[in-house]
Amino acid sequence: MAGAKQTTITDVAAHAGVSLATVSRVMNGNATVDPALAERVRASAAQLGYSANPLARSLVLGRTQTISVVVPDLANPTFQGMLRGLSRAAVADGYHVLIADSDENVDEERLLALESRRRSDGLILCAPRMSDDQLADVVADVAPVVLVNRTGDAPSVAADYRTPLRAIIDHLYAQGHRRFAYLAGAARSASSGQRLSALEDARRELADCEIAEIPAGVDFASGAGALDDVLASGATGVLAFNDLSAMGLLSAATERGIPVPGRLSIAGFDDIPFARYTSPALTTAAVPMGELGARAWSALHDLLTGRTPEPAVTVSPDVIVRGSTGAPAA
Amino acid sequence: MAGAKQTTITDVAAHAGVSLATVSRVMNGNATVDPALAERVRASAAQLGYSANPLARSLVLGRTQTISVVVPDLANPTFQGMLRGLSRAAVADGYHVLIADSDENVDEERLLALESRRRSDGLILCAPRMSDDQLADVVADVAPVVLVNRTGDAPSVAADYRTPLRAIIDHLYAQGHRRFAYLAGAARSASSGQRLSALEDARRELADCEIAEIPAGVDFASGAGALDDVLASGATGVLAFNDLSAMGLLSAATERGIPVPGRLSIAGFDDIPFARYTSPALTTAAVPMGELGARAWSALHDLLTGRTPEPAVTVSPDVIVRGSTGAPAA
DNA sequence: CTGTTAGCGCCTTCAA
DNA sequence: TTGAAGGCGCTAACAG
Repeated sequence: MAGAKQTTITDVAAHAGVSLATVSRVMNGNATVDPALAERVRASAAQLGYSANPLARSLVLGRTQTISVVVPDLANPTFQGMLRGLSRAAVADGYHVLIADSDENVDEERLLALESRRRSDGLILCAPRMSDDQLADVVADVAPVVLVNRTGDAPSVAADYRTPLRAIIDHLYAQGHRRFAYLAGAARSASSGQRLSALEDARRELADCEIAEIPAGVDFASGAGALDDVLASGATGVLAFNDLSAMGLLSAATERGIPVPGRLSIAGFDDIPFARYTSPALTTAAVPMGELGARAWSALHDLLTGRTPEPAVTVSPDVIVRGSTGAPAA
Repeated sequence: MAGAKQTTITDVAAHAGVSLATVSRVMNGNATVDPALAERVRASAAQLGYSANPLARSLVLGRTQTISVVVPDLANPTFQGMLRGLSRAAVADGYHVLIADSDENVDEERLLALESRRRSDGLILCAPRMSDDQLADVVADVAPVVLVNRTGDAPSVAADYRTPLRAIIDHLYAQGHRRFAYLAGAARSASSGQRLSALEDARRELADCEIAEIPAGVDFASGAGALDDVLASGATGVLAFNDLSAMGLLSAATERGIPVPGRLSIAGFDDIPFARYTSPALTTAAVPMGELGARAWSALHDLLTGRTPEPAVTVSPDVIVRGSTGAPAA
């Protein structure tokens, strides 16, 4: 069957003994067709296994029922849940999804955005790496467009890193912790700024607490390497930049015979799959990436259907309390 | 600029003072155009920022320069690297990629395959969940098509789970191990069958060794729960179904004070990101998913360009030796 | 209610 | 070497 030519609307019209227009009307649910005729057309269509050529429809209708998503790296776990949430939401609304992986390359990113936009009705730019100026240009050229985890001259959907970090602090505070250490990660990222801002707030609002910032990295080794500084700071509650860093610290503490959470409560960030398996299991916060993707689609869908989306929606991570945090030793 | 109508070939023709046909010829690199004229056309096109409407081209040329990929779950790490490898390879050849997530749903899978195929030139079906009969039908309808991690009436690309498991056995054997335990996982999967086949081979070819099969699951807890059985079997080398299971066993062993790799060498499978951070770090095997994806594209590309791809290519995982395996205690 | 006609934007014979 | 004309398959006025 591979080489069988697709049946066209002309075939159906001939088979049913009507004009192309009538077939078109029936296929598009136009009510102004004699029921009997309509039934005959449907029967012919079914018999011939006909369904309209989407390309031809796209050309005449000026819409493709397809959207494009540009991501910096398809293998980055951050984008995967997002893509799934996005894809499923879009499919539920009858849209198809074109993806493009920019390989973290700024030029490629711009090109892919422009090019894939022409094959679709709208674009979702995921954490674009390009400069603000470039972004402004591209956004103007590819509208309608929605930005994910970046702001610009278009509706945006972003994860909120501030609220959950603050929630973790509050959780520890409620358990009696007063001295905290924050293992700082990538300093220049936007999410890092949000975390620092949460720290500021906490310092202001929780007057009797103290939060030390300890420069560390984003991986296991840097978490482990921060143990001495953490202990020296006198902190009982530790907020790591991410789970890997938290696990490094946890591992180093365990090796040193330091009870967790007895002497040190440790919280991570991300909820990577292994977080539940450390001993004790890691308290952390998880960005609901699927929801982020679904929201991005929702915003684009609004744009596509003439509605006005929220200009900037924010998705808040859930704090997942596990065994690595608890009351400090009396 | 958002609402600016795209410039068409007619605009360029008018601007350059030539016919549509000439513009078309120039844009497609047809050499039979007067160089001076061609230059004028190119200048006009550049000035107007023209590039041909891909939809219109698709309609008349009968090809979209797009392929579709159907996966059961976009958030499954197994498919992510594959998708990236695939996407990058396809983009390098000037193709676009349409994705569809079937949500592990068989009916959806069939529908998505059929529907997305009509918007593209070929299809990659990734680990389809449908029955052999259904698959045969679908494959016939959507050709050209390439199968990933499944065989059928189309070229296929699959990971080889047999060779690497055997390689791990050989690695342990070379270190002096003679008694092995295999923590069996999902019994019904194809990859499980390949693993068992590797065990058979090893039993036959390594006459002085013994391999016990211990039923376990695919997660951390089942690995941990298998410790007693492993010890009872007298094995010194353990082959876990996957990394999670291996980590569970490793964790339980450590808690029990059983030296790894001194008393027990443990190897996992998959090389999940955390595998390098256990203590000791986990020996494991990693399927190069990116390569798998690139190979799948290559096969489809062959089909698309009239070449004949290898009917069944196999990609072999690399064994990564870390600290969790070593010589057995003398 | 139904058929005829004119495009959507592009490529490609066919003449000139 | 160039232009005019006819589709690709479909939808949407416009008549009848």
